[in-house]
Amino acid sequence: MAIAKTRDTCAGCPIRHRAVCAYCDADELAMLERIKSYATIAPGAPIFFAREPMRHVATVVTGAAVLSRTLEDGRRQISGLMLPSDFIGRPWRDTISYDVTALSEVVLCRFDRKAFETILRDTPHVAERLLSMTLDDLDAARDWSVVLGRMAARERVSAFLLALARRLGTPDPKVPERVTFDLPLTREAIADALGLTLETASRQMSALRRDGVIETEGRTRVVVPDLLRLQEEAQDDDDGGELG
Amino acid sequence: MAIAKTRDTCAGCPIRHRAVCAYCDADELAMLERIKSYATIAPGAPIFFAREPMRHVATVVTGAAVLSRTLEDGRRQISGLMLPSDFIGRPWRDTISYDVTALSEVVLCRFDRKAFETILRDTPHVAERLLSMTLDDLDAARDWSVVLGRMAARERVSAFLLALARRLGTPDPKVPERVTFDLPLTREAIADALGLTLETASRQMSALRRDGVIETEGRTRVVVPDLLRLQEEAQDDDDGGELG
DNA sequence: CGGTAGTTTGAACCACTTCAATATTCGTGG
DNA sequence: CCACGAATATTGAAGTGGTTCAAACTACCG
Repeated sequence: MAIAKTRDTCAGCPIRHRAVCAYCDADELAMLERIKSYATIAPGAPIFFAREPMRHVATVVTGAAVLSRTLEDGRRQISGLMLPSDFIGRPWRDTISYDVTALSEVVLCRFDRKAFETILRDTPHVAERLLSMTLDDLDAARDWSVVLGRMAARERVSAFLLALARRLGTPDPKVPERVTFDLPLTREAIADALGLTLETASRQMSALRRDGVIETEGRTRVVVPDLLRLQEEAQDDDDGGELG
Repeated sequence: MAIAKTRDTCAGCPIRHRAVCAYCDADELAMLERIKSYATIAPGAPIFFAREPMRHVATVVTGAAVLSRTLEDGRRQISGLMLPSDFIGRPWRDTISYDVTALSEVVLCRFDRKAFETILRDTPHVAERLLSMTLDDLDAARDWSVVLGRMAARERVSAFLLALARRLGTPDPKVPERVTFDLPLTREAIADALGLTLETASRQMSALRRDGVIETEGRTRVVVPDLLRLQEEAQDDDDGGELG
């Protein structure tokens, strides 16, 4: 397959310059190339389970996945959305405390965890890039706590849509503040990410649609006619990129 | 001063084996020793401000501080509690997105940020330790999202007290499941950490006291007669150490 | 001891949840 | 290509946990 072929070489990888390998030179890339392997996960399928031994760490190449924790009584919280170039796993630890589940079909670039730990020790460029990414993720997770702890339902939904618009949105060629994207999550998953019920999440999406903050097509397509307006709804003052 | 004297040498540092320098050998420690400086922050005083240039990174040596974000209308969320050995700052970035404020008198072991970035490049043991700590902090922040997103007020307060008991608690020499600690935060700050109002936080503390889950002395002293009981209240199944 | 910041408690209110019914989307097979 | 059906989403109405507003209390510092 042509597509699989180009994926097999790091040089042609679509996330080459954003993933954990971003800082690598040709030699280092060759070293990673030797130990990497690809895996394709079906939509809805588990990638890792909390508390179960983790043989691999991985980078999302295409698709979307979520990190989630579920309490014994079934309450679920999604604590992170993993998109292309995001890193999944915990070097130097056997387990993680959350489940990782594919939302769409996900292609992973995987490394055996032990082998990756060796790479981290021997390849400063990989270690430095992973540290930088992890610091960013930590800042994003902390920024997100204000959404979960302090924002009203409408603000939460707005903040979530804004974060997705920033990462997934395609600007209108004629009107750059107008962006379009496809929601990779169901209403239930959105609710689980925002600490709301699915009914409240749905109602707030409807309210935002009524008020002209968003337009929707089908279940998944979202158009944001004016990003600035959505930013105001989300109480977002800065111009950076957030999302846990 | 005798105390200042012992603080000046890394060898006698109380957090030598838990901080970012934990993996360092004598040579590396000497290098850090050359660029470090101590700072003492008064209770309530700011350590860093969001969006303002950060000249330093630092490790908390003694005392407690919080990371917080405040929305324009005054709503505040505390996204992290910094205790001795915790690392504050963002290498390779000029600003952070949250305020850092001392709760008690805080002693910091500071490094000029640029100098620390050089250390990170030249001293794999420091980089590796910081990566490991940051990965732990990220897991803790993600674990904490289930508290903010899905837990009821009583569970939130319980989870918070449990996290503090684990990090700050002194076990009773005769009854190890009985632990005592001093709250480094006011009720208002507890509420800001948990996404509640101070009234609700206070009411839940009172309820836990009435139900015998905790005992209190004065404003700050908390006794947990049975950690297991508190764990149940906090919906906590595992035995690890959490807290954002 | 007196003053004040911090805490506790009370009562009314409201945003979100819960429970329930209807509607839409979209894949599949006729 | 359309009709069917299951999954997903929307909307409605009543209930409730946490907030808000208000007042009293208490710990701790000088």
